[in-house]
Amino acid sequence: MDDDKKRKLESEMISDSSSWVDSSYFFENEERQRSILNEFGWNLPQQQQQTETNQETTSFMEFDDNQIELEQQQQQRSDLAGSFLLPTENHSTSSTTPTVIATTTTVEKSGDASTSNPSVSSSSSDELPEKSTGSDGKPPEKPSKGRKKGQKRIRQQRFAFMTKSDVDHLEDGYRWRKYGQKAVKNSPYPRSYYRCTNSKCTVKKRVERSCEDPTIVITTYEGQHCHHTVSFPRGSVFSHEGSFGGGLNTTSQIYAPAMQYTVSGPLSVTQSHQPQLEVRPAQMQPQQTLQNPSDEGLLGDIVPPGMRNR
DNA sequence: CGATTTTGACCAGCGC
DNA sequence: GCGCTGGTCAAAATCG
Repeated sequence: MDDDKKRKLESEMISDSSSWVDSSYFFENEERQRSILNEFGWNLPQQQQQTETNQETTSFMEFDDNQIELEQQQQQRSDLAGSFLLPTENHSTSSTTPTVIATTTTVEKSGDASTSNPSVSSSSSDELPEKSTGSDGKPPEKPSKGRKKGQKRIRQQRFAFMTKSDVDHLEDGYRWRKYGQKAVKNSPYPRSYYRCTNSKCTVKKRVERSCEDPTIVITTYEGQHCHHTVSFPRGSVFSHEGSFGGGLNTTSQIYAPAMQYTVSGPLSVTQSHQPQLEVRPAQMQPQQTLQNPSDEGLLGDIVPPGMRNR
């Protein structure tokens, strides 16, 4: 497939959440998913916590944005996309596995790509402190909100979890502050925007319900935390060396009770847009995943090295 | 009283 | 250029 097609496909993937997912992959167990998420700096709660809730399904995506001007980026992206659009053969079975739907990575430039410091500084043109007071001779009656004119929004690496659940907030061990809510086109459900409460952390997340299946909550994370998680009030502490080492827990009331990541089957979100990207089912043998994969191996089978935490 | 949520407005990007 | 949409800001309201 040529680059143009790839670009088009990727842009479709991010413009419509329902089409992000072209095929899905089931981890053999939750442990593996957690391990992988930890490599990204994201944690999931331990499963033992949950007791008697409805079945909840968690899927996982990471995707790229449409900053594709640099050859290098294109290369990386096609790699990534190919890595995560996987065959879906073993869907039907597992009843305890989270799902990886798809992932890619995002590199964007802000006005000038050269300034984009991948993880932290790039975090936001949209969060740059400059309140651009009257940037362009704008009427001062309202101090111009938001970003500086001409400055492109920078999106970082993003992950999307699709969780079948009654509650909206996936407990990920971090504290979030809601900073916005918007109605979403073609969906009766609003999308909420959260930002990590750590002032030095620029991670954001969006939470919305699938319009196709209201029981599915789509949580999209953007960026990576630069700090540890906070402690669970209930005393459960999940720790993970690696990534950022944080324990996993929650504090804010915005969180629902601990979630259980059990999967009943493939989500029905994967329908249109069959991927034509190169598919690399490669090492995705479920059986292997049970075998205490090494750190390298964890993401090795689905996550290209460039995407990992360091 | 500080932290968080709500909510309307602003801004940028994109398609037509 | 215009309108639509997503994303963000920030003041006000609410919560603990």
